[in-house]
Amino acid sequence: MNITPYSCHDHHGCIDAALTEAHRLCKARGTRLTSMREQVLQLIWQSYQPMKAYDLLAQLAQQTTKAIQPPTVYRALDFLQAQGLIHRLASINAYLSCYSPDTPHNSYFLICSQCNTTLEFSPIDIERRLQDYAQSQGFQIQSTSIELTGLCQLCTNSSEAAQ
Amino acid sequence: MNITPYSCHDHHGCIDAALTEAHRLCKARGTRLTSMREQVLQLIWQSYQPMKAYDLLAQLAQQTTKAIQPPTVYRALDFLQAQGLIHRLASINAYLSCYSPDTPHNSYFLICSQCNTTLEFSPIDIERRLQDYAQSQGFQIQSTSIELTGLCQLCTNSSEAAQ
DNA sequence: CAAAAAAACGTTATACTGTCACTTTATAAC
DNA sequence: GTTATAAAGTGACAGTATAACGTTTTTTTG
Repeated sequence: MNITPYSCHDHHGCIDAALTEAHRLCKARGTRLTSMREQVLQLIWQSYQPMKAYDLLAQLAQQTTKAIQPPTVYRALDFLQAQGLIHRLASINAYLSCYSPDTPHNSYFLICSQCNTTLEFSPIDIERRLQDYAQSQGFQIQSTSIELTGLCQLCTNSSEAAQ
Repeated sequence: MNITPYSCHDHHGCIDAALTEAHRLCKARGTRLTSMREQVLQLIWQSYQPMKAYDLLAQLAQQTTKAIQPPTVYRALDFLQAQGLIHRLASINAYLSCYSPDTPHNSYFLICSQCNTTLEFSPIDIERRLQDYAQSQGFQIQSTSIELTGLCQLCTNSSEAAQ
């Protein structure tokens, strides 16, 4: 997919398409994208950036006028992760929507330390090398967390312009 | 360095050497490896595995018979990280001693989900590819967090043997 | 050496992140 | 409809980390 956070596109349509796809996937898998889970997924897609669990909590509380407790959010996040609909960014304790939930994949992330915009990518060649190295050590990879923090192009340019 | 958590060696000597080297490095840099910082570094080396901040807190309290507060530990950890003497594992909120603090490097980790034993490695070729990709996106990397979770060789064997 | 400045540490409180155990409600299967 | 199962509600709490401020220690400078 060539749509990235840096490219202009119809984000409303993008969210709708993502939610439709999520429903389709869950139905095909026999899992349930309930109202609560869909709300959380929608909020994450809308933000267009990694979201924190307690920010989701606050936004959910606004939407429903009743108190939402942490376990509600974490359960939804667990489900969405299990379905591959979102990723968790361990280095910043945040959650990000996935651009290709239909195909299981390990993800790499470029996380801007200034604007938080995060780009997901999946370099096959690096993947294989990591796998090879792990194997050479007799190590069986179960999950990966590969997060590069730094300055994105836009923030680099604006900080140069400010000088 | 070829000493890994999986190879047999004189760990006491290993700790002593690491502490001596840490003192040397800090002296050369004009930074201060104070008693508190050294205690924390020693505890991390001794454990030989990633340690949690609050476990360090508890062990320090035992050593000194007076109450230690969280900021004390986190300050020491911040210093040790800044000096490259330890790494933080974001995916498990733990801290691990570094095997080559004299040379700045990005680290990759194989973290065993069963025994927690963690192996640090630094694959130059993968490093360059990640750098190349980031550059192609106009992204300036500031720090990396690359953590692969799975089963180490020993745990794989013992779980097979159990069947 | 004495005074000033900086660094480190102590202390209290609190914010942020995540989980457990139990109850209630909703859904699915028979 | 009844039963079994899954999901969500609820309250309490465990685990992780920082803010703010004061004190002590070390270093610097005159």
